[in-house]
Amino acid sequence: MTSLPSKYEPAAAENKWYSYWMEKGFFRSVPDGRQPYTIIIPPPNVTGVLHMGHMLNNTTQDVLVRRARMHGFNACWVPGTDHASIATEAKVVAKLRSEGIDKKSITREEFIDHAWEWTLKHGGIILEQLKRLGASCDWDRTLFTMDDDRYKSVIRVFIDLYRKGLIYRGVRMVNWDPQALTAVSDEEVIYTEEQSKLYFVRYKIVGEDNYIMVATTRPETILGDTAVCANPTDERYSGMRGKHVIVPMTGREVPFIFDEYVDKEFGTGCLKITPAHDINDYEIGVKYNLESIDIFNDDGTISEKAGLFAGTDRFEARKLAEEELSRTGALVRVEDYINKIGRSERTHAIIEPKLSLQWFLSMKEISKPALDAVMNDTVSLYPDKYRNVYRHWMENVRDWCISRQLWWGQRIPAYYYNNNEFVVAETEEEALSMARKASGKPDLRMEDLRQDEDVLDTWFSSWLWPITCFNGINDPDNEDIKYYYPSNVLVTAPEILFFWVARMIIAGYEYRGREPFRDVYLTGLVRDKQKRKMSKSLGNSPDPITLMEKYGADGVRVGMLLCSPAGNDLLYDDSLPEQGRNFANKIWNAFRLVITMPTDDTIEQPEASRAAVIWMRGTIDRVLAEIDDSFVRYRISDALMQAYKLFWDDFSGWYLEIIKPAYKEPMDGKTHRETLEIFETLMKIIHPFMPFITEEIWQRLGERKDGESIMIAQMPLPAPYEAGMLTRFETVREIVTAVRAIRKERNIPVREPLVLCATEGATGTEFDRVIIRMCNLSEIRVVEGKIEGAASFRIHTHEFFVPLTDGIDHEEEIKKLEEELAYTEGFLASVIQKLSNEKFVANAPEKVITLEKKKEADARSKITTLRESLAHLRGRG
RNA sequence: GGGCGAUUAGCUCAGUUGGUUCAGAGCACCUGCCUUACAAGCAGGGGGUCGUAGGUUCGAUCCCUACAUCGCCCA
Repeated sequence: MTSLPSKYEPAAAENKWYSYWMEKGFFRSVPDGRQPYTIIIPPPNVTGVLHMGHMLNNTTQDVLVRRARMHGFNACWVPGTDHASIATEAKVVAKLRSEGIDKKSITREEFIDHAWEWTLKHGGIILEQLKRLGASCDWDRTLFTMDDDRYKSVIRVFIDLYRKGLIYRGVRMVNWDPQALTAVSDEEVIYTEEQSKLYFVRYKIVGEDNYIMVATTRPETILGDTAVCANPTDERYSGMRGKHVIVPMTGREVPFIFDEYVDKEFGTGCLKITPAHDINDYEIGVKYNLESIDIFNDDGTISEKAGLFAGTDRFEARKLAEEELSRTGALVRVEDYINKIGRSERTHAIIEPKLSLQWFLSMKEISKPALDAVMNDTVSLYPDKYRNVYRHWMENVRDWCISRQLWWGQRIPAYYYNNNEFVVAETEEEALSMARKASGKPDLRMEDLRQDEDVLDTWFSSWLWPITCFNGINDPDNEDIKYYYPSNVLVTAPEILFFWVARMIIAGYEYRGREPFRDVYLTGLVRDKQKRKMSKSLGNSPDPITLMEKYGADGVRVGMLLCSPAGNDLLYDDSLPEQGRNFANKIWNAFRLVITMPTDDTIEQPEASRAAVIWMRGTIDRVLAEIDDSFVRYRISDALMQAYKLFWDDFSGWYLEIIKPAYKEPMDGKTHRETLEIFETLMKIIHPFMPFITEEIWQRLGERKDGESIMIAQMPLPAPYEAGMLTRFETVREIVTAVRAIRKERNIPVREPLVLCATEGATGTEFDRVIIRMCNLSEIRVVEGKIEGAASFRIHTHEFFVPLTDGIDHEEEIKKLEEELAYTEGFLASVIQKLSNEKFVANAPEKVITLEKKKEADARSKITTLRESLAHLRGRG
């Protein structure tokens, strides 16, 4: 065998094997007679590049898919991206601006061309990066939310819902992003505490010389005030009933009203009402039939209707208002104040509540099956603590604003004619004929129709993703959708539980009559060591590609998974992929030992090796069952840790050390063959976590034909194992550890053989030769009574002695025994106390009492042994 | 303000109907080793009154109540 480097070098193996897998079509899935295992990727945003969150999320999916594939399922992982209308449009607008082109100066069609150009150039980057990670997606199925089939599906669904009466157009207070010039959903607004000011402004009471005082953070909106309101129980304002006040700056006369909504404690207890610019004020406005004056233009400047400051920006207007109020004596004082400000997730602009005509999906009825599905576990959430959160949201679900004032996205298929009457249709032709019919004007022409300018929310495409990825809207009975739907598991972040996961479940029931996936595994967020969310602006996110170059893809995968129990945030640190890299190296070196080992078929298998093989196989079966259990519960980090310890501790630390022949001696052929077999089994177990190194080694473990691969090999299934044998080995471990400790304490080199003396029954198992091998003993001697000049230790009820040539330090030994005795006596006392408690004996289950009695007996026996030894030593002393 | 969840070793977390010597794992730390697979390693070791105060129980990390602190969601 050629010499192998002592450090594993991942780069070459990763390229080689990924190309091999692609070339052999191992990722490809088509329906067949096997059971499917389907995962639909949460489509990353086309504007994005791979970040740590993607790494965690996609590693998790790949582990699940690879494992399923090895278990004989027809595994299909469908990749794709979403078009991210706001983010992409912002990127394209910025790019055009850098080229001196104003969006307003080009047509919608030209803009869409630019957007496609941008998408084709940048949109595939993130998927290419996933390949570096080892993602075993069926790339032939790669999708995009704006490609033809997906576009058509979205339009069809819109029309269908509209015709079912679930989509309506209405005036609503929306979250307006004055920079992106679009409404954004509640979920896309991020509220944070910011420093601002509280302005105390006095309003003159009509017909009196008195004033009432109002506190506001937004003095510019005074221009839109149409009432002032106090709590009806607030005695300070009881005299205001039926009166009117004069709005400063505008001189407008408005009513003073009363409503429970007003918080008596806040400010002066007196609230100005601006129905057009505050959601709560809006509701009060509706309730009391107040006028609504929209003082802002779409871009956040003051409109003509305000009467003052027209054309100035809203923040500039605030300063002007402050000056004006101050000048007229209406401004009484200004205080520093911290309040929650909503900003657009995409543009960071401060959100302006705005009355606007939007399209809505009525959620109440359509969401019912989706709530039930999670409550009755048709769809299981992992971790299940999210069920409560889900229920709370679904029970208070609000209508979904699905229109966006953008160009990049599926254009709303509503066609207006006459005076804002409209029809909803899939094509212009259909729209025209419908409009002719509806208007009673058979001569209506295409030019008389005007399609709605707005597009649909990106989530309105992604909520159909599990269905549209198999073209299940356009072609509901095709083979793929029938075979792959519903998918097995969705792996995503808890932050999009509502605006994506819940909506997919809703769409699943509406369009397929059943759930889109059985399990939802919610990963945590990747944060930095200081618990800050990783973000571009903080610059605290490492570049995943650099990381993979440094630690290897396998190393990074292990690092991501090790510290990420479901639903818990992962605090990223370089030590994580480092641990992964170290593990890869450990595997590599164990492989080196095994593969470069000279063998000799004429040697008989040593007894220790024979026992070790049996023990190792049993251990593998035990751990396989544990790993299975971890996967069933989506405890993926636990499953990885179990595999990690199986390889590192059991296999490398114990098994290999037992079977390793003496220096320069060859290994017997049988053990070698069995070890290669065991190694192969271990590689299969580890493969889903570390696909590259396991393939590299698997290919070298035996003669492989072209087209063979570990990734399509059969995953070993747990077999029954002899628990008693594993327990006996645990005792062996304890004995070996104890002898090692004696060697270390007395500086006895490993080369120097020792004798282990034990009482009848303490040893004498199939593992005696293992003890001899691991402790370098010349023999295990069965003795009765104490041994002179020997170090001793006790395991369970047995006492062991290691005779030492230069004797022992009596004082030391006595001290040790005394400590052990004190501890055991203390323990015995607590057991006796328990057993002498009548209530305990009366109430505790039989099993527990038997156990306590055994503890008592064992402790007594141990104490006897210790006392005898002490007496013996003292007698000598 | 309303709801949900958490608090266990220096860090990140397990602890499955309350009962094995139950207080654990990984990492980090300390000590000794370059022992020919691996120093990206090996052999040992220290470290927690399980957030606080009560209660239920023969028995509480686990169940109940209050409080404290933190996180998330909603208003």
